[in-house]
Amino acid sequence: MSITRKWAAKQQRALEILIRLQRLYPDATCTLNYETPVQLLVATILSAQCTDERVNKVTPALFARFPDAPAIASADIQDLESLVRSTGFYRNKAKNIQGACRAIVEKFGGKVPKRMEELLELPGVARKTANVVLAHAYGIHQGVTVDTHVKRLSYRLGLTEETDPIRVERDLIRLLPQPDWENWSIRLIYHGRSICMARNPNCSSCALADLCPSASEPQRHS
DNA sequence: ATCCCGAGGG
DNA sequence: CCCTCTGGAT
Repeated sequence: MSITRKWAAKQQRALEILIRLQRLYPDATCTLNYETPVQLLVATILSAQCTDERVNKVTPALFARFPDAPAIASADIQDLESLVRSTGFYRNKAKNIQGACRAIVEKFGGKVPKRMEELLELPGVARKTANVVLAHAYGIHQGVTVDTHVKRLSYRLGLTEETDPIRVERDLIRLLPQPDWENWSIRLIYHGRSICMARNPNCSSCALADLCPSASEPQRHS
């Protein structure tokens, strides 16, 4: 079989997986709680190596005291640290959300920028965070959100051989139709949390098993 | 002991 | 490429 035929087959399988995920999780949305683009940006920065559930426990108090970019920009850094402490990496995260908000106030007129290259200038923001904010705050599908779940499941599903999230994203961009990029990520994250977990893929209860090359070889983890 | 919607620095 | 940052849950 030619390279292009193999690729077309992989693309077709990706589409079938997507259709099935949409049937499995028809109402999947972003599980971070927020009211504004700035709040989504802050919540997403806080979500690094932390569950969304944990983030949602600290953001109500955080946003009650510091609801917008100017407030976070001028906050006492130690107040920010204690408010975000339980999400882990709290010194970095406090510094980054304040640095990002200061840049938003000083360079971007108080608004979260809509361009990828501008978002990437913000401290604590790389492609994963930028993709989440663009997709959910603005409906802009600039790239595919590749977090730990999307990376692990895309690999297990045989849709990428890469482990670097940037390269995984490049593969997914070529495999999936642009309007579905965030649908893909959101639903893989749901599936990764509930079924295809890091330490146990639970293949026997997985609705994607017949489309998954790893289901028949239980050793294929990571 | 390992993982969670990562990012930055060396 | 590696390492570090950090707390909470399992």
